[in-house]
Amino acid sequence: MPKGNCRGNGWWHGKLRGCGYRLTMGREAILDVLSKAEGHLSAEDIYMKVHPGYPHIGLTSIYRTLDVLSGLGMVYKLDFGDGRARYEFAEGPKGAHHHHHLVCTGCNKVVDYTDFIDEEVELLRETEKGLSKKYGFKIANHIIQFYGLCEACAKKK
Amino acid sequence: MPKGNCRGNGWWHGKLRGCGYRLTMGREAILDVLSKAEGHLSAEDIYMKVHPGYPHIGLTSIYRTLDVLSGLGMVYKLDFGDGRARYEFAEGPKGAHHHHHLVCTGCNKVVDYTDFIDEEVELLRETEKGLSKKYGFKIANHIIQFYGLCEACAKKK
DNA sequence: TTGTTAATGAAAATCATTTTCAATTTAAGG
DNA sequence: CCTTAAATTGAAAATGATTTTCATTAACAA
Ligand SMILES: [Mn+2]
Ligand SMILES: [Mn+2]
Ligand SMILES: [Zn+2]
Ligand SMILES: [Zn+2]
Repeated sequence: MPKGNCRGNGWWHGKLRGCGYRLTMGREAILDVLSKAEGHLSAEDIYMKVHPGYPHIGLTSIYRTLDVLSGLGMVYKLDFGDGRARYEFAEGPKGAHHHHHLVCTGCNKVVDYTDFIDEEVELLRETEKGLSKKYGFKIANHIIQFYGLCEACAKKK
Repeated sequence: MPKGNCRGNGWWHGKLRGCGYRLTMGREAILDVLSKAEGHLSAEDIYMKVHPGYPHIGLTSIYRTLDVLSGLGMVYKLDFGDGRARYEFAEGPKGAHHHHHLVCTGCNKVVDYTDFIDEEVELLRETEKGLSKKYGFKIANHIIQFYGLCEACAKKK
């Protein structure tokens, strides 16, 4: 173990530095939480997960870091209609398991689904190409979300 | 012309009343603006369009009405990432021209597109059916948005 | 016309996110 | 390791969209 608990073994070290950003303790802590967390975290969720280990990192920095990371495409910023932004890690070079979302407008439950993704993605790729040409956009990204009621909420009438 | 300038010739009269809502001047004014407006209006945009004709209608009521209308599926509430919700009329029984969105993350320009819509919609319908069965959701709605840079913003580097 | 109750406006409250600014930290170079 | 310039940060204050409160008004069933 060279140089003790040296930071910077994560693959994102290079990504950040490569884009001219400094690698700080706060950014690492946030990336660490995001990369491990399952669901869709709000800025405050992340703050609360980071806080125990790094009590001096403020919510402001969480927001700032999330901006940087989503600017770099390392995290996705999502809106499920509950008044706060949600973030999810854009999986690294290893396991690329692209997915879309199914949102319950009753209880705000969100399901990640990967079924049908292949067909969807193929169509999207073509659509993207067509739109790029027709409207002159350089497309970087897309969102597909289905809205409805989960079983429980549908029952409640 | 029976009964003078009687309100309530719009097709939405029935829709609102049928769902137990009262038909008020404010609601009509808002529906009127939404049905005629092109783009994607924020609550305040709508307020400003309604104001000249109905100066007593407050922003609060705009928000309240928009909630009702989107609850009924008569308008869509959209998020293009600029910090305020945007609303667009969900076209009535007549011209159903479903569309999706292309959003510039540089200048927030939004393009409605209908190209490819048919293929997309068909795939979505199947996906919807599959998801409904697998996850027990009663799906009411979907969103597809592409994000990228418009020509102008891409040039600005 | 009348009574019930939903709907409304104005003002205050909320609350997620942003801005400000002085202090700290990073990382490049000696 | 030491120095230095610039990026980054935390704390507190500001912002701004949306919501809540509450007394008043308007819609509409009877
Ligand atoms: Mn997800
Ligand atoms: Mn549109
Ligand atoms: Zn639900
Ligand atoms: Zn643009």
